[in-house]
Amino acid sequence: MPRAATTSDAFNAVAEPRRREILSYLALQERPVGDIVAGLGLEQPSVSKHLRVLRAVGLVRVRRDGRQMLYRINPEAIRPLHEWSGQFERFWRHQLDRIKERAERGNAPDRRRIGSQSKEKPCAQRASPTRR
Amino acid sequence: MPRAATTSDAFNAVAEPRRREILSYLALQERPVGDIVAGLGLEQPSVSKHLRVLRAVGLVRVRRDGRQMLYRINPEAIRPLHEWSGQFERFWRHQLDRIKERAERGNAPDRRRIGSQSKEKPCAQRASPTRR
DNA sequence: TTGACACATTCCCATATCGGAATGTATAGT
DNA sequence: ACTATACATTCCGATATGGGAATGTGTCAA
Repeated sequence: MPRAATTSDAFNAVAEPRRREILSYLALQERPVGDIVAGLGLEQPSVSKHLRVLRAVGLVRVRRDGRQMLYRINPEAIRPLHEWSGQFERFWRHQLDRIKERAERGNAPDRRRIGSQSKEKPCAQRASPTRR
Repeated sequence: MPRAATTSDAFNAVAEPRRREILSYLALQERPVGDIVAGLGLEQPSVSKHLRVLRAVGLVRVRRDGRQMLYRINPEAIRPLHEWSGQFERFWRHQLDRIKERAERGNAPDRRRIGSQSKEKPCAQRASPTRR
C-alpha cells in the first residue's frame, strides 16, 4: 500500500510544506488565488491543486467573487492537529523546567545529542545474494 | 516529483496514523518494540520500520537493554507541530467566545451555517493589488 | 556451540503524489 | 461575439511509500 492520501485528513494535508505556507498566508486574511501565487511565488496550477487538497479536508473554504475565488482558512479543521500535539506539551514543559532549574543552579543546560544517528546506509545494497 | 519523504520532518512523519499511535503509546512510558507490537496489534517489521522513520526525524530515541530496544519519545521534536498549529488557535478561540457570548445572553448556541446568514463580512475587502 | 528470542532489514510492488505543461471553464469588459 | 482575465483540471512521469513475507543481526542462556 502507498501512503495515505493527502486528502485523508488534516495531518496528511499539512505534511506538504507549501500547503502549510498557504494556510499561514491565508491566516492573515481571505485571499484570491492570484494573491497566493504572487505572494508565495508558486505556479498557479500548483496553487490550485494544493487548494483543492486543503478544501477536501476542510482546511479552507471558498466563495466566488466575480472572476476570483476567495479562499479563507477554516481554523476548526486545524484543531485536531493542535490537540494531538498538545498531548505531549507537558513533557517539554517539564524539560524546560529542568533546564531552567539547572540554569538557576549555575550549570549549563543539558546538551546531549538528540538523535545519535548520522550514519545512514545507502538503501540500495544487496545483502542477501541468494534470492532473485 | 513525489511527495516529500516521511523522514523529511516531523509533519511528514506523523502524517501516518500508525506512527501517531506509536507516539501516543510511547507517551505513557518507555517501551520495548514487543510491547508496541502487542499493544497496538501491528506486525513487528512494520513497527520497526515506523520506528525507524520516527527516529530519523528525532521524534523518538532508543537505548538498548539486553535484547530489547527501549524506545521513548523526544517531546521537543513535536513542538514545531504544536507551535505551527498554534498560530491558528486565536481563531477558534474567537469562535468559542462568540458561542459562549450567545449562551450567556440566553440564546441557544449558534447553529447557523458559517457563511450563510446575517451579514457576515469576515474579511470582505479588496485583496488584489491590481497592478497590471 | 546451539537454539531461542528480540529486532532490524531487505525485497517486491501497487499506488498516490507533485511538478510542469497544456488545456478547459467561467466571468468580465468592450 | 470576441478577448482577456482568473482559476481549475487534465495528462504525464519519476519516485517514495507501506504492507507482507522472508531473511539478517545481535544478545542471552544452557
